[in-house]
Amino acid sequence: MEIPKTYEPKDCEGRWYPFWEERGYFTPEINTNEDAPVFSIVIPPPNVTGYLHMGHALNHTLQDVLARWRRMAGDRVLWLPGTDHAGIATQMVVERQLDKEGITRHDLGREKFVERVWAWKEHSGGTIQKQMRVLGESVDWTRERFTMDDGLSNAVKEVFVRLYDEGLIYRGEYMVNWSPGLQTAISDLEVEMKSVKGNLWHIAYPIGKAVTERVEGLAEAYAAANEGEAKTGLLSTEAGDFIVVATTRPETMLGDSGVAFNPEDERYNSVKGKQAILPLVGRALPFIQDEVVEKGFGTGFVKVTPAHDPNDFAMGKRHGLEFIQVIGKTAKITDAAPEKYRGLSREAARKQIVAELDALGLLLKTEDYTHNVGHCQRSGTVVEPLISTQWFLKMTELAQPAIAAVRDGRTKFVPESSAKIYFNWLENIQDWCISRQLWWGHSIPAWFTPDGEIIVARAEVEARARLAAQGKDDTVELTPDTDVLDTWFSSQLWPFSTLGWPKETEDLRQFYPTSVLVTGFDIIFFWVARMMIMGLKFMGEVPFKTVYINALVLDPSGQKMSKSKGNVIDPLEVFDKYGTDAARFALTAASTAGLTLALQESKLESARNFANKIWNATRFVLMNCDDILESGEPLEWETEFAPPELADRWILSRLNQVALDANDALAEYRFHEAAALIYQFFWNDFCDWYIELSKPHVTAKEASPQSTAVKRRIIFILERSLRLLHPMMPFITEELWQRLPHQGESVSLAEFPQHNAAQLDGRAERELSVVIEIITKLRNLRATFGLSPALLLKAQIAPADEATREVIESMRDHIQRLARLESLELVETLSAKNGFVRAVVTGAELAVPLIGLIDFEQEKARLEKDLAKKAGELAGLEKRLNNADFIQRAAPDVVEATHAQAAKLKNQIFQLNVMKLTLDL
RNA sequence: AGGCUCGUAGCUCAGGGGUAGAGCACUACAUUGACACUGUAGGGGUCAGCGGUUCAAAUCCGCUCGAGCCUACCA
Repeated sequence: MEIPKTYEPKDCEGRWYPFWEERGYFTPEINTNEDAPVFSIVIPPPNVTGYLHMGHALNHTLQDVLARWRRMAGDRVLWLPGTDHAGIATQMVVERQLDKEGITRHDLGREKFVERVWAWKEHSGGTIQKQMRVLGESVDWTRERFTMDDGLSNAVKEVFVRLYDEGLIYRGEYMVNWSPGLQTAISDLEVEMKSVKGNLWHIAYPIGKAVTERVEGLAEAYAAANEGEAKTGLLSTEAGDFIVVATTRPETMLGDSGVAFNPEDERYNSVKGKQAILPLVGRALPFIQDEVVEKGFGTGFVKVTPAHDPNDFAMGKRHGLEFIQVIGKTAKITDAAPEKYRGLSREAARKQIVAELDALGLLLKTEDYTHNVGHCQRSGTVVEPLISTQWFLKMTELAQPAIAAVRDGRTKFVPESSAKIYFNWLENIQDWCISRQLWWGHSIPAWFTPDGEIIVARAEVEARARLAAQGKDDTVELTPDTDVLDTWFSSQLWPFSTLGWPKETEDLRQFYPTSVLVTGFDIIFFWVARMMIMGLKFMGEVPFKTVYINALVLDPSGQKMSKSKGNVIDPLEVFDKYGTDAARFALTAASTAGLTLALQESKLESARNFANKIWNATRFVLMNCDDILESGEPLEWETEFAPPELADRWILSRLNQVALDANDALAEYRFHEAAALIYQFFWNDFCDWYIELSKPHVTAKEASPQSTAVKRRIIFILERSLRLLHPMMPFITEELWQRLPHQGESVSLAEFPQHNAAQLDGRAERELSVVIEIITKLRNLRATFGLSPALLLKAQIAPADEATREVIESMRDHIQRLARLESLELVETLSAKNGFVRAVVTGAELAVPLIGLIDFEQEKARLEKDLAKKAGELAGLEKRLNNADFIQRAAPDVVEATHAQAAKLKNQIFQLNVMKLTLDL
């Protein structure tokens, strides 16, 4: 059988996904064993507007590795796919479309607009699903969900109503983060703090009487009063008394309704009971005292704007100040401000106010000041804190069980340290503003009566029933609430809403709680914590037993990928260039415990080379084993490896060790370790040694019972290797596995190799390592002296004991061939003749007659170097052994091992010295 | 301002109480019958610095310096 010399991913990647999907391999029902353990994962639903980025590629690859591994290991596996309706993001996509058509959503009206979004979703929303198939993801498409589908919408209503009935959801007027760009309230998590260079303006407010014309000399007086250590915000001048406040947002002064200072700030006792007069407006402001104000910052006086600052809002509540909203929802000055400012933007008002204060002599100082300003994550506009009527979810009480569940280990974070992020947030949690003034999303299940009473219910019918139950008129007109819910309100139900909740479905019974959640650290607050809360609240059980936090993918230079930096790598281009399997393997192999993962070309190249190695190792077998392939019968080790030779016992032992270690590594989410183990086994053990040792028989022109046996064994090991590789590299392994003798219809369903203790063979591993060491040493000598590979050498070996002699004897042909020897003589002691180059390996000494072939000075130098290295090691060991404390306190086995190591080194040093002497003979 | 994480070979990173590993890069040699996306051999690190615990520290603890990330209502 002939196959191409180089692996071409495109030739086979396309064909296998439909094969798997059509045969239903990815549904849990493919596993008919009723006693099979269940393994379930719900995918973090990508935004329906989304396309696959590198973060997904990593996140999805790891989930697929787990799903395929557990499926092959015999579990009933469900990996449930789906997408999120992504309220704001999706609404914006469709609004941009409308914008191109020259209309706005308001032109369409709400109903038509929502229809339009659905239409968009149907036609353009499936990008990510297609890309998931390219990646080979073994998700169960028959159970795909969307956060706005009927089932999930019911779950949302159910949860809302129950939480409301329990008093955990409330509606009220509070200060929220208002996005003027999106025209909606947003949650704290959607606010992005950015460092902005601005100014801190120091402004004088007169006490008692208004300022109507320019006051001279205030700035100088302020500067003079604050020379050196002394600081004060109280100025007494001929023009009267002034206090000084500092602000980064002078435009908000239009809404000031008080001035605050710390109760312990004795500098300002004199102003108690007086009033400041707000410049430009003329409003009288009471002085209040509040702990929040720091004595040491600025002047110690703070202007209080209860309607436009969260702190001031709280102070306003505490002290009964007036709430004057001077900035509106479009970020323009409202009618509550003096007429001349009305309609100005925040920015224009700021400019004008600063200028006017300056003209009045009240602007005392302008400092450069860098501070953090909240920006709307989606629209980028500066968030305006506004008082608005919104729906909120009380979090503190709900958070407690979620904290407890991780503390007591019902849910485990991997890596463990990421739980700190989780605790930190939950322990300082604030109520969550869940309403949004958008059109795309889950409607809030609430209705208003003509009297303005709110009825929360699953449907209008129920709302009327609730009215009737309260003995009220249930025939009144009911107006539905027009707000929608924050997207995360539905996402937080994902682990159970997707399985059918609130119905008690079979899926829910079988797959909840899920086995593991694989996600990024950036949504621990947004999503993970909230799912924990809701899972515990409504299912009474954690939603997942493990949370695996995958790394953040960085660009090759270690920078965070971002559109603005232009360093975003498109995973599809990577799959295209290196092959999907190679990209998947590279990502898996790079998934260490670290928080970040820099995706470098060299890793991808290395993985591509690995795919090619797999291809060619199989190619070698296919090219030489037609006779065996024709029969097509599957191979079992019990029959094939009886009796095994040393190389067979060795490779079986290695295979089993790798199976053991790889299963352990995957069970503990040490992906890189599993990948490295399998890589090394396949390349180093199988290709470099086992195939090389088998070659003479495999390539023998004449078939013989022995060559048949060797070929069958090599095919067996190869077939098991492909199974080990399959979870990480599904396409190439399926392609090749199908060409080998096998049982079953797909490697996807073949058993993942488990270790068999009977095949772990430490003796075989030790014995073959002696052979490997001898061959390597002989090659080393050849390289050191620059001897051509064409030159066949004669060698003597003096084994240290009988057992080693037998091993070497049994492997004599292999050693001769792989070390390119003309003859190999096994002796008791090496000939102490001039012209022999000698070397030591574990368990044997070697000598090669090289007279006339090499420079003996060079050989001496080589021996000196070897001696020096070994002497250094010995010195270290002896220092330890001469230390009485070490002998007394160190573990006995460590002491013993140290003695043994020292003895071995002494012996080797002795031998090396003999060698040096022989050179001089 | 607090918190977290990380400083190990030229690069990217594993490891982790008993004097160090991988991939890539590098050097030499080989070569077209599995594979140049190859083979063979090799060079390269006082594990950031300083102190402490210990018989023993790259590994545990503290401090310093450097890098990154997260949280936060300093006007």
